[in-house]
Amino acid sequence: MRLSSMADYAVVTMSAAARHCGGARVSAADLAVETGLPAPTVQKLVSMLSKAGLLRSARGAGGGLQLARPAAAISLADIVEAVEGPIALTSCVQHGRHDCALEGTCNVQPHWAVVNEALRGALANVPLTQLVQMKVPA
Amino acid sequence: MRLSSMADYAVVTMSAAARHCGGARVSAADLAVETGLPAPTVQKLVSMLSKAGLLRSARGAGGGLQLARPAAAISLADIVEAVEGPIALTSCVQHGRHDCALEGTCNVQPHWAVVNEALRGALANVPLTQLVQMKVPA
DNA sequence: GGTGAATTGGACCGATCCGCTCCGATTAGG
DNA sequence: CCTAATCGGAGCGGATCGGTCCAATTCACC
Repeated sequence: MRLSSMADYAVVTMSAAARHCGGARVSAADLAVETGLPAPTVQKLVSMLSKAGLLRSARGAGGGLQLARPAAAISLADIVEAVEGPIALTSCVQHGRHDCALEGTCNVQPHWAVVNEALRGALANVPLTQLVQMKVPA
Repeated sequence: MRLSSMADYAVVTMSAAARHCGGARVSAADLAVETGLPAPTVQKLVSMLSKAGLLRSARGAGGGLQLARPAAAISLADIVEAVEGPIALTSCVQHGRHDCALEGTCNVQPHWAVVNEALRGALANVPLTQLVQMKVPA
């Protein structure tokens, strides 16, 4: 029931990247020092985030990263899914998976779907723009 | 972002135990055959659930298990917390933990608390009574 | 009251996944 | 054309999870 560290770090990294949106040209190393995370870990994260289409990467000298979309169009759900895959509390709520042996007779399954959607909705309701502000009013 | 198998199994086990509420005297082995789960796994689960105060256990010959509280007073949140510990998506939302190095400067933390509470609320809104019914209306 | 069987409780072990680090492939600049 | 800088993927160690087994405890029966 706990979020993986990678997903947590990914949110912090994306939040840092969003602050450099105008300038682009932000290297993974720069994000590492800003966030305080290990540099190789940030490299792995930006690789995942780029492959998921959240970051646009430019290789070579003078290259860097920038947001692929406006910060307002990126939510926590997008970031979490990019790192951890589809949001599915149990295997039975995943679109076409049939791993559970209790398929059909299980009466818990529909309730998991409700809980799962509540979680996903809560994550989707937090856009990246809300995370960029340095201090949130108490 | 996925629920552990143990927590999933625990919900199924509690659901099965709730059906025998009147008769009490339900052995872990009986629950195993009803749910189709491995017997040793069910044994481990009932041990955890008993220690958490959700099940009342009676040892010795003719012993067994029964719900410690009415089914209506047991929610998914109770079962999940009994098996997985406190519901905390990140370490920073846990009451008094200070593991994160970004404490104070982190602007993401308050948002995690909101998401975490939404998840917990969704789990608390599903009492065990809703899971006992054999078939949920489509 | 003693014996026996049935049941829970805790401890051990293997396996899978996560998190971290290092090295190669690619590209712009001099 | 060469050098330097950066992203991309492969490999390794550690930790937690899931499954299994054995011992301690307790009630029913004789």
